[in-house]
This record gives sequence, C-alpha cells and structure tokens, in this order.
Amino acid sequence: MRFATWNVNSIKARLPRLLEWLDATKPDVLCLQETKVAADAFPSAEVGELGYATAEYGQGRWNGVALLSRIGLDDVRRGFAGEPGYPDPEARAISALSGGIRFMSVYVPNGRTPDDPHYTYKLSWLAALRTALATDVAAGPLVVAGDFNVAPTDDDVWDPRVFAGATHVTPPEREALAGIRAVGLRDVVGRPLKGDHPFTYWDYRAGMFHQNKGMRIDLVYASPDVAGRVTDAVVDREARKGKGPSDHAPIVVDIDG
DNA sequence: ATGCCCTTGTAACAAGGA
Repeated sequence: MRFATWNVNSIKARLPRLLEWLDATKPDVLCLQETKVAADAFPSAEVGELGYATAEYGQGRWNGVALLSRIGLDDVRRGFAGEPGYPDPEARAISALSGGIRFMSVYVPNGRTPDDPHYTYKLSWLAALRTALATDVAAGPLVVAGDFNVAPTDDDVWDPRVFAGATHVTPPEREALAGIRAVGLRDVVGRPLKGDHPFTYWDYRAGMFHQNKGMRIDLVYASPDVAGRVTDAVVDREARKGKGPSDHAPIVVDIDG
C-alpha cells in the first residue's frame, strides 16, 4: 500500500498538477491540505476519473482538508472532539478508515508570530489534537499526516539563525509535537531526493527552492504497527519543480500489505 | 538545471501564508 500527504495550496490552482501527479505516483490514499474550496466546489469528478473517492472538509477561501482513496473511505469524521476554533471551528482535520488504517489529514494553524493570538490558538489546537489522538491510536492502526507548521528540530530548517524568535521553531510548539508522538506515534521521515535535509516546504520567493533553503514542516506520524510496515518514504521534490507548483512537496510512503 | 511570490475574494487592493 502507498499513501501520501500534500499541502497543495489551492486544489483549484493545483488541479492539473495534482491529476498528473496522481496518475504518475498512484497513491492508494492521499491526505490533502489547504484545498481552499468549499465542499461543493471540490473537484471530486476529476479525481474520480482516476479511480479516487473523496472525503472533503472545506470552508472556501482559507484552510480546507481532504482525503482521496482508491481503496475505499469509511467512517469519515470532520474535525475532532474538543477542537478549538478561531473563534469558530475551521476546516483543518478530516479522518476516515481506508485499507484497515485510520488516516487523518491535518492542517495545523500557522501561529503567525509568537505574540499573536493565533499562536495561542495553534498551541491549544495541538493540545486538543493530542487528546483526540490518544483515543484514536487506541482504536487501531493510525496515520496522522499533513502540514504541522512546526519544524521538529533545528535540522529541519535551512538556517536556525534566520528563524530565531519566529513561530514554527519555538520550544512550546516542538513540545506540542513531542506530546503527540508520546501518545504512541512515530515520525516517518521521508528520504530527501537531493541534499541532506528532508525539507518539504520552500518559500516561493527569492529562489528558495533552487538554493534548497527549506523547512520540514509536513510530517507523517504513524502508530507502531503501521510504522513497522514502512518499506520506503520519500519527499517527492520533483513535484516542487516546474510550472505552477505548490510551495510544499508531497511525502510518499510505501508499506507492506 | 528546478529559476528568483502565490492564492482568493473582490474590484486596486487586502489578507494570509511560514
């Protein structure tokens, strides 16, 4: 089985790239983030032609997550128990059962700056996610994948000095990630196809991708049974190249069975 | 080479992204 996660930064703008990538990569399950469309505008018919069922959770202009699967989607859940809002709940998490595994696609709040109310929201959102995942991980095989908007270590940013005092690298954010792992989830790190760091995001500006000045903020957290079945994991930086890419690259994971 | 912000909503910019 092959699954993947990808922050597409608008599924409408990315649709040609997404369809091309699906046809070439053929994941069984794909976790999508930042779809930026209302549910009724999701291109379900287009991905359906490639054999994918869709479960989407959208709110329009901002956020939006979805799951695609060509092996079935059951027991779809939008959001999670105790999820905070800003001030209202946003479309940032969706999960479903597929191939005997519960997949959750997450788009963690950005946080903006450490002194911004959005940063407090981010930390409370991650704390509530931890609580919800403690229940989910006890229920069976689990994969939580998406844009966590946190670089787990200083090795996960291209220059830690540049990020001093900024969001995405603060100790409370990293502790929140550690808390999520502590419920019984393992960090499945993709191989970088170039360079030493498995970055998944490169800013559009100033040729950052071409200088490999990136960040590892997209993560795959898997329960031990799933993590133990991993045969390969890759950051598909090819998808960051060319005309009209997302600023994030997908992570593609292969598992036995 | 991979190549030097992008997307959406709304109407020339505003806001968010990380």
